[in-house]
Amino acid sequence: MTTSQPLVDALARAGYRLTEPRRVVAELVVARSGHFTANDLIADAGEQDLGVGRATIFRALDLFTELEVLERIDLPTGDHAYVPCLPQHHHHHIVCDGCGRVTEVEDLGIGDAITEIEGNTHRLELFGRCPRCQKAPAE
Amino acid sequence: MTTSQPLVDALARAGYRLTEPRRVVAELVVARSGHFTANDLIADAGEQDLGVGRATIFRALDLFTELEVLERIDLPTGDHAYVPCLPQHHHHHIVCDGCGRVTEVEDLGIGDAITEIEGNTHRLELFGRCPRCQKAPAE
DNA sequence: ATTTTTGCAAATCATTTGCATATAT
DNA sequence: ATATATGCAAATGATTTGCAAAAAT
Repeated sequence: MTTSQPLVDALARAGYRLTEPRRVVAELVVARSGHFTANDLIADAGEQDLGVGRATIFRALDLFTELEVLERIDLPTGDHAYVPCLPQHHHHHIVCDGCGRVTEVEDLGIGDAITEIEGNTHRLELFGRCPRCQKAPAE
Repeated sequence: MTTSQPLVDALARAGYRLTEPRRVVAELVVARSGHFTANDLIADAGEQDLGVGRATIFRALDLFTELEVLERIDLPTGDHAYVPCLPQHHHHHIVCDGCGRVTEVEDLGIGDAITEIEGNTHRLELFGRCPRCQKAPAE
């Protein structure tokens, strides 16, 4: 409720209306504390009987992405996932092929390599396998 | 007709049947000499009145991807594109955000950085902006 | 008051599947 | 002959859109 501030703030800052459905989506995002798909949220909203429509969820996610408080990631499966992120801090995520967990690139000690690539590119999507999944070679 | 050999060969090598529709798809892939989507090929096939069904094209693309003579790339738009590639040679592609053209990463002189990352990851998708599009900041 | 946002249901679009027929081996 | 592959049309699944009603400014 209070942790969804950054998302909600972004709306306010950009002059968008602060509506109940948008608050709800912000809550759901925070509750997931990690990556998720639009459908995950739609399911969450449905289960909890929050009266938020499919379309509204998609629209809110688009909006948050535009405001750079969410980042959209294209999973190798073709699914689209979203990750919450701080807009001010330049960074990249790496998505685990095994479990889908998202890590920041700096945490892996490969930040310099990324920076070098960044000199040449705008956008990176990284997929790997997190320590947990490297042990248990799940698929 | 002769340049589609690598694709067709891969089928033979792996023991798949050498069918007309698969030959046609191989031709279409080669004719594109670059990245393309499934729908591009479906359109191509339709225009040229080759009697190849949608489903068959998807199936052939899947097959070629499995055989590693094609690589499937997830564009930032969410579209899926395919790029022909030589299976033996370990590499990555970089997709231009502007025009969609695909370049091999070595060509950009950032191969070392990639290699470093590779130590930690399985799969990379890179998006950037090719020289042509850097000049003309198209969207 | 006015403009933005919503929710719904219908529309779209890519991709997949079932199944009877055709083809490669 | 027999197993594999095809084509069609129908199914699926994610995302988008039109539009009248509701909520935020």
